[in-house]
Amino acid sequence: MNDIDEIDRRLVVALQRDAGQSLEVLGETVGLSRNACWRRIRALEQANIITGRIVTVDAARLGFGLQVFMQVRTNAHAPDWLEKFSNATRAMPEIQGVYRMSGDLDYLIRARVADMAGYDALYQRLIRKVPLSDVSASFVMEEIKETAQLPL
Amino acid sequence: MNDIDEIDRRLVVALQRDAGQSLEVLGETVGLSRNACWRRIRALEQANIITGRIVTVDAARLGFGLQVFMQVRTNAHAPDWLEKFSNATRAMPEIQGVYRMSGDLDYLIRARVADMAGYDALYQRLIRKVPLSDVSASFVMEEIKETAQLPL
DNA sequence: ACTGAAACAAGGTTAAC
DNA sequence: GTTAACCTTGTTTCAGT
Repeated sequence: MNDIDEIDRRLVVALQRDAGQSLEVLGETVGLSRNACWRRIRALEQANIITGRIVTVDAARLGFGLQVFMQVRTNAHAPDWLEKFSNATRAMPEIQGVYRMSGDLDYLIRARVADMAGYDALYQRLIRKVPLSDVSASFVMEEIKETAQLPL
Repeated sequence: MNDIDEIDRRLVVALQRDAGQSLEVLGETVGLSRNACWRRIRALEQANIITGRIVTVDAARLGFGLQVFMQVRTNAHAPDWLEKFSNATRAMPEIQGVYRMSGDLDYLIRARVADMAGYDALYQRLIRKVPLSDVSASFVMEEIKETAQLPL
């Protein structure tokens, strides 16, 4: 498949740290001219290896001080349950991650809310949309580490 | 504290979706001139509300096809255990998230590895660094949703 | 096929209002 | 907050390896 060489790897590392730096300084760090960098980055984007460019924000200072993980179980084995669950969670903006886990019919949800009242509202909305046999919530007391960087 | 008005809010929303767009089009979407946008964005950065600018990547295509959540328990109540645990996990680049959870002495780790062998290596390295009484791993079979956007 | 150098266009930054 | 000048930086062109 689309394999990546050492220079591309270093570019991705640099851009995962800071996507705001100029092609000039990127070129210096990877040892290439500025438009060689530019073409490689464009190629990485077109190959969907680089998928986007976003800002990171301080969630707490924007009113989302509480992070919660919800472990979800269902007893509904209907074939369309997963689709309904997927659509429902995708449509709920507080939910940042939804994962189908190993261990049959076990789902994990990661969400950000303002506070406990916000969590309860989220919970109520979710169970009204999808039948869930069991939901248990664990709240994040302290974020010890949080990064999107991959160890390339 | 540093409160944010409607326009700042819309700017953050737009930049969380795509930080690559020009000040011109940002200005059109929020209804402001291009350097009014520029000054607001700079203010948001200096206030550490916008904390950075990064690229998103396809983890699987970069060789990190397996995402794992590790639930960690310890019986070591020594006062410096948490510090040792924090330092160890922060220094391990496969680990993307470490959270102290509600329910005493319960930690959650989110990590990305290539495969099961990669997970085992991570696990071995972790328990060699920090005494852990119990570690249970759950593997992500399917990523149903994954975003960093906040519902502003 | 991929590079670097220079010309060019676009967008970020500053100054003035 | 705006508009307009400025100048860094992204983008295209082109020729060399």
